[in-house]
Formats: sequence, C-alpha cells, structure tokens
Amino acid sequence: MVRPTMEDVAKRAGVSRALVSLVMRGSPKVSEQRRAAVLRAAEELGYSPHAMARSLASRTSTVLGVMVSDLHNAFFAEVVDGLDAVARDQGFELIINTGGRSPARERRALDSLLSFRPAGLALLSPVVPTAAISNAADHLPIVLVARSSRVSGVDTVNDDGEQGAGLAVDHLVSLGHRDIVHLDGGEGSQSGPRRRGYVSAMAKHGLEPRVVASEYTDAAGARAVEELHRGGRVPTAVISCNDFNAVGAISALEEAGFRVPGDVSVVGYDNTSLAALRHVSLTTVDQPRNQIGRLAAEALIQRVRGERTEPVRHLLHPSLVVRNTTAAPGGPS
Amino acid sequence: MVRPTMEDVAKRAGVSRALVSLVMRGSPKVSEQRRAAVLRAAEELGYSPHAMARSLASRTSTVLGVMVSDLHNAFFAEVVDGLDAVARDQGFELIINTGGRSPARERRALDSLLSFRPAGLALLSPVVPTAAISNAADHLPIVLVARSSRVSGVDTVNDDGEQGAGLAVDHLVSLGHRDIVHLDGGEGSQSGPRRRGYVSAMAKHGLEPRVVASEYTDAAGARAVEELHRGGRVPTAVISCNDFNAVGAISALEEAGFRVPGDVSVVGYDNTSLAALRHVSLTTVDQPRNQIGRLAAEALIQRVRGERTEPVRHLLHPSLVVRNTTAAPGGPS
DNA sequence: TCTATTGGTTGGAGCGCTCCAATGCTGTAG
DNA sequence: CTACAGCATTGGAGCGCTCCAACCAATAGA
Repeated sequence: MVRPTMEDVAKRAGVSRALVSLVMRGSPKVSEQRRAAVLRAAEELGYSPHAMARSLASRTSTVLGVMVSDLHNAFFAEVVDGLDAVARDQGFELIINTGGRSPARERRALDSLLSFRPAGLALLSPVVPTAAISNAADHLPIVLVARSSRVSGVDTVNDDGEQGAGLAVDHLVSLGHRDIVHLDGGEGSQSGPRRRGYVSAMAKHGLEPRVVASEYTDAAGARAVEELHRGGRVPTAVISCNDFNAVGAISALEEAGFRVPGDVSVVGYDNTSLAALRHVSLTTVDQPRNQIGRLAAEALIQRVRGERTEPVRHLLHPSLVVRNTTAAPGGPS
Repeated sequence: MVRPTMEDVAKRAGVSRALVSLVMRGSPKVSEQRRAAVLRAAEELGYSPHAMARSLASRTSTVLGVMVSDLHNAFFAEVVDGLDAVARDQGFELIINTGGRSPARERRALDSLLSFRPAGLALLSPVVPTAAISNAADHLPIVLVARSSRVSGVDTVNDDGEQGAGLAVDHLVSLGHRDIVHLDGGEGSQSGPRRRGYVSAMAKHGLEPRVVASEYTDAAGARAVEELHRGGRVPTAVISCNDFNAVGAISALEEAGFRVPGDVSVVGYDNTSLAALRHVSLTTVDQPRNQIGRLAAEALIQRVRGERTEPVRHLLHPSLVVRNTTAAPGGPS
C-alpha cells in the first residue's frame, strides 16, 4: 500500500532528490545519462509523482473545479465532455461536484471545491447568489456557463436563447404559420431569453404572441397541450421550451387526434439525442453544448496562464435543425 | 488572490496553529471560548482549510477517484449521481476523469487519477487490461462497475443482465408469445449476459432462440428490423439489447406497417428516461443505476475505513417495467 | 504538602514535493 | 597558472497542514 517517493527514486538512482524533480518535470538541463538512470529507477519502483505535494510546493495547481448543478441533465454532461477534452489536452484535471439545484448544497459544493485550491472554477448554471460567486472570483479565475451575470472579472459562456427562439419562429412563419404558441419553461434556466426571443420575433412578423405556462418535462408539455385543446384554442404550431416538453406535446396532440406535422407543427429546443431518434425526428434548436464546454475551459486556462485579464463573454449562436415535425399548415401528414 | 493560512488565523485569534487545526477538525478537546475565538478569526479572514495540505500531512485522503469510460452515456451519469450522493454524505469528494473508451487514453486517465493519491477508485466499465487494474489495486481500494472481473481484492457492482433478459422472455411468454427474437448488442458492455439470459430463458420454455446481430443505437435497431422484414421473418416479439435499439426497432416496424404492440411486441433494456416518455412508453428492463453508484461508493468507503477487507461482489436484480409496447400476440393495437 | 490525574494547549518534526542559492566541475581565455 | 565562464548537480528552506510528545495549570487524592 505504501508508494515510493522522490527520495526513494533518488537513492536508487544515486542522485539527489532535486535532480529527480528536474527529470520528472522534463527539465532540459539534465544530462542524458542521469535522466536515463532516474527514469529507470522510477520505472523499477513504480514511482509516479504525488500531484498534491507538487501542487503544494509549487503553489500552482493543474486542477480545474467544475460545479455541475445537475449531472442528471444530458446538457451538462455534454458541456462537461467539452471541458474535459480541452482540460486534458492542456494538462489539467477536472474535479467535479454537484449542487443539486439547491443553493445551500451548492454553497457547500463550492466551498469543498475551493478547499482544493483549484487553478480555476467552472460553474455550470449555478443557483448560488452572485455575492458568493464574486467572492470566489477574488481568489481564482471563474467561468460562468449558462448563467449570464455581470459579476466583474468573471468570464461567461452562454447560448443566445433569444436568437434560438427567433430561428424557430422564422422557420414556422416561412412555412406559412401565423398562429404559433410558445410553451414556456417557467423557472428553467434559459426560459427567459427563449420566451423573449419568441415574443420579439412574433412582433417582428406582426403576429400576436401566445405564451402558455409549462415546464421542462414531457408531462408538462402534454398537459399544456391538453389545456389548449380543452380551451378549443389549438394553434397550427407550437414552440416548446425544450425537447422533452416538445415530445410530451406531440404525444398529447396525437392522442387528441391531431397529426404532427399535418395539423400542428412542433419545434423543440436543445437538440438532445432524443430529438435525433427517428421515432421522434424533432425539428429543434441546436445549442453547441460541447463547444460551450470547450470555450469555458479555454477561457479558464487563458486566465490561469495569465494570458488574459479582461473578462470575456461568449454568446454562442444556436442553429435550427429541421426534421419531421414541422410542415406548412394544413399540409399533408 | 492570496489566501490566509492556518498561521494567520492562529495569530489573529491569539492561539497556536495546532489549536486552530483542532478547531477545524471539530475536536472536542478545545474550550468553548477558544473555539469561538478561532472560528471568528477564521470567519473574518475568510479562511478555509487547504484540503491538499491536509491530505499531505495526514497521509489520508477524502477524495474518491472516478474513471468514467464515457460521460456522454446517460447510464454513467446516473451511476455517478449515486456515487456522488453517498460520497458527499460521507464526507468524500469525487474527482472525475474520462477514458473515452480507448485503452491508451484510459490508461493515462488512470495514472492522473492515481497521482492524486485518492482514498479509493471507482472504475465505470473500464477497458484497460486487468493487469493495470490489479496493479493499482495494490495501492488502494478499487471498485469495478459494469465489468465483472476476477481481479483479487477488487469489489464489483454489476447488474444481472442474464436475469434481466430472462424477465423479458418470461413476460412475453406469459402473454402468449413463442416467436421471440433478440437483437444483440454486439460489442456493447453488457450484451453478453443479456444474450445468454435470453437464450437460456428461451430454452427453459422449450422455445427456439433467434439472435440477430445489432448494436446499442436506434439506427441499428431499425436496420435489424428491416432485415427481418426483408427476409419475411418478422417475429411476434422483439427483445432489444437496450432502449435506443428498441425505439429504432419500433420506428422501423411502424414504417413497415406493423402495429406495436398489436402485431409485434417490443421490450427494451435499461429503462432510460427515454423509455418513460409517454410518446415512447416502452416496456423495458430497469437497472437500478443510481443504486449501482451508491453501492459502489459504499463498498469503496468501507474499504477506505478498513471496515472490510474481503472483496464484495454485488449483483443487482433488474426488474421489468411493463408499459405500452407489449401485449398478447395478435391482440388489439 | 506532595504527587497523580485530567483537560486544554503548544512547539516541532515531517508529509512529498519545488525552488533557489550555492557548489563542484569542466573547459577556455588571459 | 589563475580567472571566469557555463553547466550539471545539490542541500536546504518552505508550501499548509497534522500529529505527537511535552507542557501547563487546576483539581483530586494520599
């Protein structure tokens, strides 16, 4: 169970501890002969450097902390994937913590991440108060993902939800729709911009917006449609707050006897793997999730390396993915 | 950017560094008066202990390493969720790394995890050779998830894939099906046990097994069904290797004019969130993913605490979730 | 009165490493 | 033959903490 230390390697190779340290860090000022001897000794002992001791002694860190508000959510999983790819590539490790969407739990998660003195911190859709964030930002570089904030000195990476919703409206209008309803995401993280984008795009086309309260789940999407149906006010097109909601809406529409997209067109948001299933084949708005993660990692690493001190605010352009749930109104199924 | 140390807190509170250490670790042998003074000083300075220095000095760690072969996969996300819940509850942190299903990358991920000298390591469906695992197992407790292995001294947590496939067969047989095809998962991680379970359950009922090569994707499921259709050998029931495959199969069946479950019943495997969507409503086999994660964390922590030295091999019982894609053969849609 | 005992407190060594100033060792110039 | 580079190498201090033996009252027992 006991692992060899630098001292052990030094002894075995017949050199000093400092020399071993130089070899381990790939310093050029070591003679080839000694280097080989050290590497051999390390190999024989099964030695690998102790990252924490290294970090303590050098007062630097190669760890990036990641606070994921909800690992369950596929969106974050893909963002983390992007973060991970860049981090690993640049020689950084990820240490991940989840907040469970509760400010108190998230607060603790944040503290425990900070106790590792990471080089930087990525907060994915955090719910902690701004004060806690700006507090932490005094100590280390921070990048905020999927939460816009004016905390000074903090980088942000966001998808432009307004633009995305606008794309959906434009698409439907170009197909000939005029009666387009938005199923709102309520408390969901990006629902505000999406709603605003919908409303302003409708206004742009001279159409009257209709926003129906809903949530980011398929059950909520179905419920919203059922209410519309009961009220006798089913539109020719629906823009859901996300893909799950859209799938629920489709299912309720079909149960009520409407054909999709024959009678009603439906657009989702997020382009989750769900939307791509041929059984679903949902027209939806794609957020470049992986790229969001990559940009976040890059922003962090730039700061860590001192290559940049000005905050950067990435606003990524979503794109529309047209599949089989949208068509001209009254068209063939 | 510079954070206060224990020394600073001690000075401010007018006590020794050792006393601050005791307070921080919640030792009972500190007078209330001093404790309060220390806590106040810490608060005022914004001090929080340095986890790495602590770990170095105490030669213990509160970090559990997690190697996820593929974060993208919702299955692992949920397992990590379970791990996370237990770990946090027991005062451990998770440090996560991904291997990307490549032995070389995974090997590096493993090394970098080990360089943090974590208290234990959870490997989720690793692809590295057994030798590497048993090597690491000499240094720290390891739990293997979704990969059965006879490495001595290593704990494992697995779902009983054979039993799960058997449940699906039993269910279909009890509905009256006799012509049941299995769409095999090929290289997929648990496809072997699932296939074996299918074959032996069929044998048990005196039925002839039919295994069709496929994969863990919806496109592959659709392709397999199309082949069956072209060969004119569409069965009355299909057991897919996983939910994605099942959804693909359903979509291809419907396109070919078969009703599900009227003409053909379909069973998935995994009970992903996809299966629960009302639009899909797939009968499937549930693996207790969250519990798999919890058990893995518990196994690790028991070892870390020295509460157990014998390896434990959890084999979890899957359960059948009956929804709307299975019915008696030839029954109403 | 003197010695145990107890509970609170402290200084110092040391965890495995990095970093820096200092050392020894060539080789070349003066 | 001394001086001085230039280079490879080294000892030691120190990162922020824990742990241990020692210490210091204050109280209890003999």
